[in-house]
Amino acid sequence: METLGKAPIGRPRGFDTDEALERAMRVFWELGYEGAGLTDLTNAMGITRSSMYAAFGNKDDLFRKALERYTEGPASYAARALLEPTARQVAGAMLDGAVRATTRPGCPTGCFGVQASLVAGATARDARDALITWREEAIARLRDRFDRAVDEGDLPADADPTTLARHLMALANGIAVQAAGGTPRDDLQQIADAAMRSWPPL
Amino acid sequence: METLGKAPIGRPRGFDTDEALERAMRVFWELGYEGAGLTDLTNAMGITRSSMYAAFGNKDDLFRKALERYTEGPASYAARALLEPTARQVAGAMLDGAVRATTRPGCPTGCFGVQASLVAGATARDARDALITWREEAIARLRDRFDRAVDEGDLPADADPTTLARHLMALANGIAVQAAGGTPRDDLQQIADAAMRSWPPL
DNA sequence: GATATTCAGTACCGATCGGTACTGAAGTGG
DNA sequence: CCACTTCAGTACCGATCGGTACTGAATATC
Repeated sequence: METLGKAPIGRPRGFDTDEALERAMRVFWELGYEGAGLTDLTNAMGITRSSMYAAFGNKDDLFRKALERYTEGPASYAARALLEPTARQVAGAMLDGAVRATTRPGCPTGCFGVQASLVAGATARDARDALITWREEAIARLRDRFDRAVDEGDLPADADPTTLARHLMALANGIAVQAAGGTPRDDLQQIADAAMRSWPPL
Repeated sequence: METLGKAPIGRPRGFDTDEALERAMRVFWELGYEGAGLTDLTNAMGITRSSMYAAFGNKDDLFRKALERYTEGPASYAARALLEPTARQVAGAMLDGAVRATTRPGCPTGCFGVQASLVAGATARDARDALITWREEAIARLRDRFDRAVDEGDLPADADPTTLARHLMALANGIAVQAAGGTPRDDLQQIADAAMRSWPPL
């Protein structure tokens, strides 16, 4: 809504919503949807429950906002990778990006989109489904990019863009699982480099 | 203890512990450690809480027994794969096994060892660590097998068994993530087949 | 200065969590 | 048949879950 030239009425927020959301994102990333309680979240965000509800909505709303922030922040390498000039460079950027994003210093290890709700009990079903959609949409975008590479002759005409996309995402997700388990970045980079030595798997 | 020729004293159990453990394994596999409450578990097992505690111990104990059952059941393809005569056949058996085990009809999708506790809040930390150990030990066994393959000349002398093992496990874990998201078996098999077309990634 | 709006804090809610105590049931052995 | 052992069922425990109602605080506007 338009507030140009006018201060908003009412008591101003006493915290930085951007910073609070960053903290919430990291809590979900590290503990998962079910592992993160409201106390974990509000302690990390530095606000009270009622402030959290007023600013972000309920736990599920907050989770989705955190996922969006993750997409635009730590996982933004994926959107950028799609802009690489060749399919091979797209693949390399995806894997190198996965290695870096899953082992950022000062951040949780692994990938929010893989681990924050891979399976779920009844109360976290929506969160899990949101992550499934998030991963499937990433695969679809990769597939579309590889479709274009076939059209442009950058990939052979008989290459299967869906399988190439799924294969690449399997590697990226597998890297994320090992990162979540504590595997060091150098070891993960060896996986990415080995995969690239024989890419594309035709 | 020795009870040959003698009936055990005390009231006999009124349920099949083997069947109950099978049911518990599937609940943890589908819902995860944190997503599975005692009510979910006891309803699926068909017994009361006190029977569950008497027969299996607490939730954490039950989880470990379920993981062991998973290792010897649905995930037993991994131990068998190691017995294949060549490294390439080991790799193929691992990936084919992962595709099958993560999409068994009538069973949850995905892999218990990846998804039942990939990340965790404070109360599930031990369960998550148990799964990290389980996955790392699987990688170590693969690495040892590939070490032997190098020694036997089945893999080139300059091949890196650790990277080959991690790369293969990344693919298997990535397949499990996609299976957990609902990807059909045929699509996953395409990933495995594509990976094998350029295996080993030297 | 009063009113209105929005935010922060606290106490509290009903429900569910993992787990246990106690009582009764079902068996064996003497 | 009684004593002992082990199991099953029920009620209950303290703690924590996600969430809210109410009150006071901090602002802007008139």
